[in-house]
Amino acid sequence: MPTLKEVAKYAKVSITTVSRVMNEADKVNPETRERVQRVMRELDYQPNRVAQRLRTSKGQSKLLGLIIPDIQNQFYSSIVRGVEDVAYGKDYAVILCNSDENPTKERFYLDVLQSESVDGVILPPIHQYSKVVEGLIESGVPVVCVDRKLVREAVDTVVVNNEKGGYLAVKHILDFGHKRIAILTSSSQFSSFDERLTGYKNALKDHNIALDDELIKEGDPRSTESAYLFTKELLRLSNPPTAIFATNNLMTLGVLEAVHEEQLNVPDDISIVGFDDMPWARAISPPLTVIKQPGYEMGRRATELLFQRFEDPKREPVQIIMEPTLIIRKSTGRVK
Amino acid sequence: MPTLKEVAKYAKVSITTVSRVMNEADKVNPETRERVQRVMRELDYQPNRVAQRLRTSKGQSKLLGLIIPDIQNQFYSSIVRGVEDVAYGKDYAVILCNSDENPTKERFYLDVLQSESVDGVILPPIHQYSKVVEGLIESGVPVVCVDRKLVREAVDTVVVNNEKGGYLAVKHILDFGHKRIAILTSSSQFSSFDERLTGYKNALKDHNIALDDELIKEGDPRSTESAYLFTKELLRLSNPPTAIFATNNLMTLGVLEAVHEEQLNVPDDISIVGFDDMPWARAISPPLTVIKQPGYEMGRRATELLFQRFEDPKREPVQIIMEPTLIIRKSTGRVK
DNA sequence: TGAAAAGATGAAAACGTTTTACTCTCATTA
DNA sequence: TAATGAGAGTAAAACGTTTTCATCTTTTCA
Repeated sequence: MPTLKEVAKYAKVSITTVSRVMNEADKVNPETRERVQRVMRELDYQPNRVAQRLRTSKGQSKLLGLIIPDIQNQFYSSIVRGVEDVAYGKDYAVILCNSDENPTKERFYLDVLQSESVDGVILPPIHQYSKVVEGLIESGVPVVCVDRKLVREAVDTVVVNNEKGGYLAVKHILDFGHKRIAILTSSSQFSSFDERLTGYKNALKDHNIALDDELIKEGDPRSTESAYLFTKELLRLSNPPTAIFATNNLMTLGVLEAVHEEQLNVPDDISIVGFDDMPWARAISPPLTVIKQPGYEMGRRATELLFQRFEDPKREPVQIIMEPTLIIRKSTGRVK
Repeated sequence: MPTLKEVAKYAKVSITTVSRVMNEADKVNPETRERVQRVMRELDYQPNRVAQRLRTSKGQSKLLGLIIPDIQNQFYSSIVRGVEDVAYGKDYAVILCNSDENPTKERFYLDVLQSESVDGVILPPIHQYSKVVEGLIESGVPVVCVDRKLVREAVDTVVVNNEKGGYLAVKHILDFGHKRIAILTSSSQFSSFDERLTGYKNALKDHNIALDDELIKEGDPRSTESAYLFTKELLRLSNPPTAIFATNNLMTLGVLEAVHEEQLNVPDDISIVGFDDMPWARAISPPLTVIKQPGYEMGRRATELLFQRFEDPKREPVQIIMEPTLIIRKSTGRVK
């Protein structure tokens, strides 16, 4: 690959001048500029980003770091796509990392990203208190949290109103007259699932329905497996639920599989509400009623927040709370 | 962040010695080594990868480039995950790029990757003849093609036997006695779709069924939309198909949606075979019969090929052809 | 007309590593 | 005893940029 030096040689100027032509900073004589640009074109010169990065310590790497739990979860694919699209618009590339909710991996990738001197990092933090993430922020790397919050409030954050999402889902079912509504949620420390559960509880309370611990199942949101098993369990109850609320898309799949295996009719025998509006939700039969989170949009907004921070590092951190929407299709109905 | 220089200062040695301690190349006096390592730990020293990269031109960046059409296509998510997992195992990070099948974007990202001096690149090439990709290879960057081939044979490649996949799918339907089988495939230049279509044609020929152009629809494999429209069209035919073969997962979704909208019963009114075994395929009702491609495994193998090439740049390029498998579920059945 | 300002350019330092070439000390060998 | 070699370390160059500082022209205007 040609270097600045070669361009300079052919254009018969110093490398400083070539550099100036690129960065438009100071003025360069139009003729010289023209000549240099021609040579650059002829040699198909591409600046070496590594060298650029080494020299300009902050904010010029044109690289973003993105750490997500698992790209195979379509909700995160949407976020990734949103991030990538706005990054591309600004000539940025993205380093993608899958943490598997494993703090060791998160740590590893955070170190890599820092040592790659990325301009900024976007991530749903694994823990609400995260030493590593805090450390990153302290050391001056712009960070945006997406999907999940940090306890510390001084970080740009994009989340959806999960509580409302949970509430909307459950209220919708309640309106059909259901009394026994099960929820499949995560056992872990993630703010998002906690809040969805809170929404569930609030909706029940508002309808004067007592909580039944039997109907609250906390499983692993990373696979369909545990939801499948819990659903089977729920259906075997002496007084089984007439509706199930699954709090993410993988869990929804588990519920669906179990319900079909039991030959239950949806929604006549059981109503189902999912979380996340995946492409398959409208294609299946019956089409699935879901709470939609705007994943793609969240990725976009998070990245925009990051770019805004590059421009104005002193800006007050903001929290963007996006609205979930209830998309009513055919998987919910009157209790029989 | 602490630098080599600081470590050297505290350990009272030259930076050369510190560098040696890190890279174990030459021997360092055990006592000195111990002292240096202690200081490194105390300062929480992380080598600056950018500087490392700049200095050691080839094969030390610990970065891989991965360009895929669209991360929102779950087949590609699987590949990405496979790549990431083996990369992580070798302390590599991955720069992920979405090309949208757009040569301009592909070009942009390829430039970025090269100028980031990644150690290698994995991609399904957009065109079978690709100047840009060829150029990259010529310039010495290890490249592995995955999912799609380049015409040039001297590249490591991991693909599935698409022709066989197509054949398997159609033969399965034929065995149920179907005569009118539609195929939804891509209009474009991708080797994979071409081959699936060839498989379709061969299966029909082997069963002495004439091709009917009416039943071959070439649409956009990047969205569900065109498949949906084509399916509607097919169903309105005076002599409509009794089975549909959709050649990727997005198209399958389009078919499903249209079929349900028309209130058709699967498989009694119409049989459906999809391509790609997505998590939702087994969860829906009826569970979907599909041709499974081992996406995750393909990602893994491709990455392993890349690492092998790092070790032995002279190695003969290999083509790995993976076997597709027919997974029979309930969306296919006897023609009524 | 001459001093100052502006315009155009270049030399060299710096970023944080790795690597080459060198120095110094001490033990071994002929 | 002198020559050789091994062991342990260092100084400095190099990677390809950006940036600081300096230099040389040319223009401006009192």
